[in-house]
Amino acid sequence: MKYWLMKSEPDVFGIEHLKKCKKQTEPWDGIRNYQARNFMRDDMTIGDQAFFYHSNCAEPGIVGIMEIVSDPYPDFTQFDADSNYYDAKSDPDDPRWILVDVKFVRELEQPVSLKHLKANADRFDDFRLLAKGNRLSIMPVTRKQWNTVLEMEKELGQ
DNA sequence: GCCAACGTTGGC
DNA sequence: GCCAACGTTGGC
Repeated sequence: MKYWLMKSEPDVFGIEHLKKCKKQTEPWDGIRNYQARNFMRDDMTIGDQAFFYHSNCAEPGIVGIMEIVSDPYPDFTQFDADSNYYDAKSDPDDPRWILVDVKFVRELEQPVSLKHLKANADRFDDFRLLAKGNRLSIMPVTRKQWNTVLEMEKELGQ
């Protein structure tokens, strides 16, 4: 099993949205970055776990856990002219944008903020989230990094 | 294939 | 709202 981190703006789609929606499962739509797409298309497997990260908000950080529950398939929003994610250049016979479905697993009892992650950066080796200028919205997380974040969750609850 | 211009991301 | 860091686009 592999581990991931996936960013979303809580004003647009936050962890509580995923928690409330039908079957607590949603397509992770709107990704328009090739590197992020490639991770979903080529590297994700059903059963992989992912951190839900809130970006572009008052307290950016890791707030929950999701599971990858589908194989990759085309992002329908790319063909929806009314969607913010519409892509006129995408060919229906060869869709440019691919996504997976994610399912809510749980919220962290104590969110692990970006501030906290940065303050403890020495406990991670090469965490991409903490790399300077990192803007990637989907990235791999090592098992060790995953466990360290969960340790921090526990510590914060003490 | 280079690179300037432009658009986006995301922390602050 | 600002702006640094990136990614993409398109002229040449």
